[in-house]
Amino acid sequence: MKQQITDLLCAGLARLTADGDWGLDELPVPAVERTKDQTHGDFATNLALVLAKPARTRPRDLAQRLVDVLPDSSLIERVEIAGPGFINFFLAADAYRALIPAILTAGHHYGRSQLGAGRRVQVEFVSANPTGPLHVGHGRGAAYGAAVADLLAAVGYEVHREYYVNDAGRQMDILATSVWLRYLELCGEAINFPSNGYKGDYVWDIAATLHREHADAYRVAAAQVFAGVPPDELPGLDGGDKEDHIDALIAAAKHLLGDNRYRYCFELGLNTILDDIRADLAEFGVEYQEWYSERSLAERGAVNRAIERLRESGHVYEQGGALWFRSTAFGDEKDRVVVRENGQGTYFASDIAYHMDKLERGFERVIDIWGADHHGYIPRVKAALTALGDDASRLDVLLVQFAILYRGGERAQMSTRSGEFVTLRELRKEVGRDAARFFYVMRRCEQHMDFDLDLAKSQSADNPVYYVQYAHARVCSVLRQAADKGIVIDPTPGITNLELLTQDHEQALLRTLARYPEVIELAAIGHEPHLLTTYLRELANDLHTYYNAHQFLVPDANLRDARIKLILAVRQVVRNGLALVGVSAPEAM
RNA sequence: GCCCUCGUAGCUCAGUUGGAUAGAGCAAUCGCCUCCUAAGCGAUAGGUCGUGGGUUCAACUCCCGCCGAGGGCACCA
Repeated sequence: MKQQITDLLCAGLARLTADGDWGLDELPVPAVERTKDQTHGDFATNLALVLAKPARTRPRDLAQRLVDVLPDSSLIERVEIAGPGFINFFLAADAYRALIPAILTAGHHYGRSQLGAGRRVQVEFVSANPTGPLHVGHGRGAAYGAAVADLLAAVGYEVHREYYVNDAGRQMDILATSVWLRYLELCGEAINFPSNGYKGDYVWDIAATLHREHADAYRVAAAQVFAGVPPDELPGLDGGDKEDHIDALIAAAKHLLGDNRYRYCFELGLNTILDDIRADLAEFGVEYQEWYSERSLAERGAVNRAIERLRESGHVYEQGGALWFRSTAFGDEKDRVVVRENGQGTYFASDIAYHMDKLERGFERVIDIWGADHHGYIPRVKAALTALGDDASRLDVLLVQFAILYRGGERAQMSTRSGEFVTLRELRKEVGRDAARFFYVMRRCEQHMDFDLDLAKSQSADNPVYYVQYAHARVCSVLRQAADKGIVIDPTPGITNLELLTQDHEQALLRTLARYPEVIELAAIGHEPHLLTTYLRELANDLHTYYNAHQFLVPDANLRDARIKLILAVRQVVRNGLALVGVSAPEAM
């Protein structure tokens, strides 16, 4: 609809240009918008206001000239000039009614488009370190990332969803060592567990598996493990350095276990946790096309290749035994180390290689969804891509702010290390998948979010998830009632009888239904799924209002048929919209 | 100190990228089931859009300065 009006305006502009006395070199694409107020019609354009100055005329005069030459269209009932020079379009009622058969015919395709034209987009999200279960902060990234990906797919992009698995590096060594130490405790060794180790119960579980499968085969006397290890940092006391302590323990584990047995602890920890994360996300309705291993990057030589490319283009230098990337040349605030003094590549080096690899895989756009605490990381990654000669603007980084959980007015703590966190799994168990998915995307991603557990759980009108789902169930319920009364519903999409839909509530509903494809497009292109949840609430409200004002199963068969067709269309759109945010559409509640 | 994000009704948040009289939901008050699910609907009330300037036909929206909240500034990941 919006496009058709834009086309009409373009045609009008062309005619004015043909008439001469215009004084404009190029014609703008008219901005057509939905009106906020129904008294201003359905669509409006500010075209005359924008053009008045360059055309050296008064806005209202220009608007009148434009309206005079506008081509006729069955879509439009009338056109009005209002205010300082807005042109308001009032759509013909039939144009709206025609929407019903269009929606019913399109079914789950209604709202989808080919805007993306099959262009390939990668969306990388969650990518939490496999050092523990996902917590509620990851949950927001998961729900948001999945919704962004699904929205992009809905408007015709070919979307590749990816999880970057940080299966290399020090954090993983800390996990492996934590598992081993817990195992030693199970063997009966007296261990002072390091303050920097992973203390969650899941580490005990993994250690128990190790103990069950290998009995004492990995056992080493505690005294031997801690021999020569610098003291740990102790709360309240002036002990040693906790980082030095854990690093020495990692070295001891590698040395005392030897390569094979250490590797086994490492892999056991990694695989157990990764399996848990995969299952967790799958149960959350989040699927990936690829789980991309950080370790595989180094094994394939991608990291070295990236560093070589930087070296060849003269963007790295050595200092203090380390290799530095001159990111300041590309707007970063300081240069960054890529190879440490000890010869190990940094996490950043892997990330350069990873992003290089993403672009090499031919994605037209690459979207990273990160926690807001990583925002300082954006300039250096973009700097690296630019230095490699790639187009850094192909990368979009979307930052997701933290979700703060409230239960009974109290803040819930979360920290992977302490073990006192609320996991995504616990959240799903408590409020259910539907509420969690919906709540997570109700807010703009850069908005700090208060996640009210009590509200998400409540099965009441306060809860927006139930409100929207109820609209769907309500339509289903009406159909069940019809069946009980022996009313046969005409299976065709129906273009007859629709002229009987003359009520204000019906017009309002049609108007909202017509907006759906526009909402999907805006939400997809702007990466703003909250526009969709807001829309769904409005649509549900229109349906509930209509339900309260008018009986659907009326004796007049023609009117009844028309009304049923309308609510079937509403049901279809609610279903389509909920699917895009990963929420079910129940038949009954 | 520098950088990023945010500041809109008592609370939680929208605001279609600069448009017309700033909107929802909770909470408050008052109504609506002999009727397709009251998990619903209607009405009332609630605002100096943090603040001070600037840009223009037009600013919640863009620019600058303050104030406040959160986060980031590693040879960690």
